[in-house]
Amino acid sequence: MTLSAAEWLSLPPLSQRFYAQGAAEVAPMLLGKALVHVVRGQPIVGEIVEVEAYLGLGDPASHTYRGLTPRTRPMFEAGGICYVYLSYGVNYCMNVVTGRKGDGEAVLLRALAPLHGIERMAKNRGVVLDERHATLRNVACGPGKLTKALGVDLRHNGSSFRDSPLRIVDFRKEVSHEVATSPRIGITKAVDLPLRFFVKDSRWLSR
DNA sequence: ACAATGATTGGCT
DNA sequence: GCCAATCATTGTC
Repeated sequence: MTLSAAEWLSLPPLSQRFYAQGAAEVAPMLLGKALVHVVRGQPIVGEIVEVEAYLGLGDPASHTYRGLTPRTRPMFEAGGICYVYLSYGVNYCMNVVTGRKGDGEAVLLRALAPLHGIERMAKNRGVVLDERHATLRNVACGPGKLTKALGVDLRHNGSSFRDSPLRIVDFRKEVSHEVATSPRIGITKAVDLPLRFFVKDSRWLSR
């Protein structure tokens, strides 16, 4: 499936209602959707293939487990906005906030399949594309990599996914992939909950 | 005020 | 496979 820049820009954002559901419901439904970042009028686009749900109070792995802090304020807002944080002092990770105001739930975006603006993504990441595009696999296959590929950072913290420059759109007529689940990656608490969701057999996963 | 921690990545063995 | 980088946030004293 290949769309022009104008076509990517014309797709409507997902509804507020979609984002108002719980993170564990929204997470698998984000698979197969497209994340679009418009930079200087040009869309950079990737298909979401791997996510993790982080719940509110009751999920010790979630940033919101200990309640509202300055950093986690966006996660406690109503769903449909972006929560960005600095990971290990090195990488930015982006989340889709879900639920109602006060819930404190979000979905971490972990991997994208590059769809449009591929050269821009590779340049942002410092990846040299070979003719066969074999190195393309490495462009957005991790939470820190995908933010760098799309040019997302703290400026986007708290911004809406329902209008430019960041949005999530549906671009498929019908869902054709299978969803698989596993425990979440890189956490030390609540390690057994199956809250990682990914497109089965995708070549674009973080692992 | 201070020390520990971490939803990761890239480089090197 | 192992490990250093790097720093904002958070908990503790």
